[in-house]
Amino acid sequence: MDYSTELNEQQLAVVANTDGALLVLAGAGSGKTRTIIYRTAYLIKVKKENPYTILVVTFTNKAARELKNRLADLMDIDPRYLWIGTFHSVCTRILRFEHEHLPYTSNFSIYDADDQKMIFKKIYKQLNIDKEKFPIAKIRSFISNQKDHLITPEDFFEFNDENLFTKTVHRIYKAYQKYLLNNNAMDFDDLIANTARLFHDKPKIRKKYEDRFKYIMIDEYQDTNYAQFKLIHLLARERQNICVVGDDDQAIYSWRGATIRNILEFEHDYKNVQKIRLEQNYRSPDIILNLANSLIKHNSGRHEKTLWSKMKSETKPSLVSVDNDYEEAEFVAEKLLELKQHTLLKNCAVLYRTNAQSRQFEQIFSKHGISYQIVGGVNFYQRKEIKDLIAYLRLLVNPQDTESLLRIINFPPRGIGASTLQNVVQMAYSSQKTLFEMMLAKKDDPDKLGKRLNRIGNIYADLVKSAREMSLSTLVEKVVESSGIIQYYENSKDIRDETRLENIKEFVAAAYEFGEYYAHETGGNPTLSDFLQHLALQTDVDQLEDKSNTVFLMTMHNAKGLEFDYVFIVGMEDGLIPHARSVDGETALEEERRLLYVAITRAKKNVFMSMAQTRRLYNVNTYTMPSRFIAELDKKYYDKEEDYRQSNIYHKARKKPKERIKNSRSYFKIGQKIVHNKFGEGIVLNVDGEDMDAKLTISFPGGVLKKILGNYVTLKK
DNA sequence: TTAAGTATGCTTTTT
DNA sequence: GCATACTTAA
Repeated sequence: MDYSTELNEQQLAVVANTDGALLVLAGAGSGKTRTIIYRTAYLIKVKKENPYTILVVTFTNKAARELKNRLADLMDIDPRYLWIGTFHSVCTRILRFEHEHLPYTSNFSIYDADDQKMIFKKIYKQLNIDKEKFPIAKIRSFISNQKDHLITPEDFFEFNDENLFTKTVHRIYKAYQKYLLNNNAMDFDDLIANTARLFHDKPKIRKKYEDRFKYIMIDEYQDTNYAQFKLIHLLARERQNICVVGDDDQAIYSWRGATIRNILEFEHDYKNVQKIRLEQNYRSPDIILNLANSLIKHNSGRHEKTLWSKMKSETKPSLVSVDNDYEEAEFVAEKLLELKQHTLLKNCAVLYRTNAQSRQFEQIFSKHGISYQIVGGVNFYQRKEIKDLIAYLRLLVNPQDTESLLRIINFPPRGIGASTLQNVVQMAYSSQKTLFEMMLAKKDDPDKLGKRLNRIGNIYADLVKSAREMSLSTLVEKVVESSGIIQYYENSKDIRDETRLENIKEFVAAAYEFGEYYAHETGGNPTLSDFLQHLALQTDVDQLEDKSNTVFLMTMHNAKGLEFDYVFIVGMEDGLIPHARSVDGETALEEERRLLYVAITRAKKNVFMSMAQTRRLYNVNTYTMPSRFIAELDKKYYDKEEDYRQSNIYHKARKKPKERIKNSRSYFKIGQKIVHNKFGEGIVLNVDGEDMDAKLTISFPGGVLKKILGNYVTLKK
């Protein structure tokens, strides 16, 4: 492998500088991932280092997987012994391994924001705290912030003034940590904080990992928080062999505790730091970079950078103003159909500031038969039916996980309501047993309580046995069956439960897939615990599939690290970008500016920006103002369609939705021919309800009957 | 105890 | 406008 022909001068310098502290300031599209891959390969192939000594931390699991795959394919390196992962996955691995030095067992559960919320509710009730005065979301993020700064309930008041507010927060924090410990569970912040603390408190363990990881590389360093900095510093301060890669212009996670300080102060945190800038962009034509630069230069206190590109473009980015949010979606749809003539839809993405903006696009895209894929939003794994299933599984791995038990003890309904439950909890408490033990012990008692617990107790006694014998996927299938969830949804009359059933099937498929993936990666069979960990740390971006040819819809945050030929940036309005909650204060505003910068720099070929003059908010049409960032964009680098109303698209777009709504009272009739995006042409057999909300029973070719909402089909012309 | 009906509050961004 | 939380009737 000739590195010098594959890399430019600066990239080469990053690859060859393997010793000492190295700060790489890598602009958008400057071949950052590529450089990390070559550096890793260089260490192994040229420096003959054992892969075992290298730690690479990435921002998403997807990035980690990509890195591994490319190392395997291009460089013929077995990635199995490399430690490549996100902070969260690396920490989980360490914590499970070192559990004996912690008050947790190796199979601790990982709780997400949803679980946290439920626990907070319980604690509020228990401690009798007013949620008006102490809003859960606010307190939760306050406590999360403490964890990001490695502040425990014990040393809380060393860092916080003592007043009425902090006293209450402290009580909640203490109770919350106790609850987690009792459930043998950690939240996301704990994964990082506990690892950092472990390294800090147990020098022997730190030494073990310090000796092992001779080379440490951190990607997206601008989005690390204090706990992550500390964790890495503990590992790297002795050897000072660390390479961080980042771009202060792309820091967009300060609200999550990330601090630019880490990248700005890197030269003080480590000795003799070498600094290398990657400024040549290989992704976008110069006009797009100029546009992005004209925006970002309004930020102060940044590392001065001049991103440039050799590529020229014949087309110019554009900004379009339309009447309302539906027409914005129509405009994007129209453009996409045009683009579809010479490019694949999967090379296109629609980026918005808030998830709520996705709906119009979904509707209009289905109408035009444009297939799309939403990344993020309501995560698959956050859906009720999936969370229920996961709770069943978690409990098998971690019987202390009372939170999960409470979730499913009476779902599907088996006669254990609030009052019965209280009895069981009380008895468990007085006999010093976990709720799980109580459930299993009581199930054979002939008294009233025993009878109630009978079903769930039997189910679990059986499942516990199966868990020891069955493979992962068979076990998951068995849980789906014997929990009664399938039967419950099959008997339900609610049309939404059909989707739930499909989701459950998809979940079982995911278990199979994971089994195959795991076998491929490690040569072994996954345990249930492996699967659960995978689920907990998985995000939507990680699952992004480019197999099917669909447009991607996602938030600007989710687009970080990705690239597309054509990028639509929608909702260029004040209140959206910058978001209404981020317009006070220069710091917040600068982060919004960076976010838009990230969005623009995703594009390889062209950028289409759009704004709507009115937008429906909480079901009311509200007038909007153009984003204040538009004034900062240099007019040389984009075309503005001043009066979009005059154009054809506008009139076409305007009529369609109106017509539809007017006639909608009798919109669907029995016998009507319709077209569905996925199933094709069909005939309406029954209509329940009116308008777009009507529940339709439709017969598709091959005698397939489906119940579908009117929203998802169009009339056949 | 549960299902169905009514009230509310909610929208940043996510590992 | 939707999803969740709470209330009421069976």
